[in-house]
Amino acid sequence: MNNRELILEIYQRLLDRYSRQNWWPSDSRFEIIVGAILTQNTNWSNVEKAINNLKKNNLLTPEEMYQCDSQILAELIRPSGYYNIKTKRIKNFLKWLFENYDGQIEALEPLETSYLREELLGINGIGKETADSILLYGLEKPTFIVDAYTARIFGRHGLIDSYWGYDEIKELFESNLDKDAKLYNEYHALIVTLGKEHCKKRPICKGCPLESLAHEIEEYF
DNA sequence: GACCAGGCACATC
DNA sequence: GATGTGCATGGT
Repeated sequence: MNNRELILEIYQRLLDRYSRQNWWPSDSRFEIIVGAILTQNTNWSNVEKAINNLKKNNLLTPEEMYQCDSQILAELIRPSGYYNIKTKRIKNFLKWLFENYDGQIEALEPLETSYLREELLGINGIGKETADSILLYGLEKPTFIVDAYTARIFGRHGLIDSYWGYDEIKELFESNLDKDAKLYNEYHALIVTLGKEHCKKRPICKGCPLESLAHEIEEYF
C-alpha cells in the first residue's frame, strides 16, 4: 500500500470501528474557540467543567467575556488547568477580535484560510494546533489538525518520521485527501478517539483496529 | 504517588 | 534548530 491508500484505509477502519464522531460538541462558534484554548494539553472532561462554569455565568459571548475581570475568569476556568495562562490567552484572542473585527466572529468567516491562520498564529497563546482547531471546528475551514496522537499513530505505521514537523505532517494528509472540511473533521476526531483507547505513550495496541496494519509497533513519540 | 491529557511560549545552548 | 522548563487541574 502506498501512503494515499494507507491513509484512506486507516480512515475507513476507524470509521468502521468508531462511526462518526460529529465533533465539536458546542452551542456556538465562540464556545468552540474558547474550548480550543482550554483543551491545550488538558483532558476534555476538565474543559467541560470550565465551559459549564462559563455558561452558568453567561460569559460565553465575546462581549461578556472581554468585559469580564481576569481574576473572575481565571477562577471559573480553573478546572481546565493552567488557568492563569489560559485566561491571558483567551483575552489575547478577544483583544485581537475586538481591535480588528469589532468583536464579531462572523466577520472571520469570509476570510481566506491561510491568511486567517497566519493572523491567529500571531496571537500569543495560539499555536498551530489551536489555530487549526479554530479554523476547522469553529469556522469549518478545510485545514487538517495534527496532534500528539497523529504523530504517534502514523509514526508507528511508518508514514511519519520522528523528526517531521507539524506542517510537514499536515501536508501529508492534505495532499492525500480531498480538501474537505467534513472529512478532516471526522478524521482528526477519529484519531483522537483511537488514541484515547489504544495509543497512550505506552506502545500497547491489543485490539487496536489498526493492529494488522502496523509494521513498526515500537516506542514512538 | 506517578502518569497522563485534543499545547504553547520562552530561555538557553 | 534542537532541547528543557513552567504552566495546573482532575482522572486512573
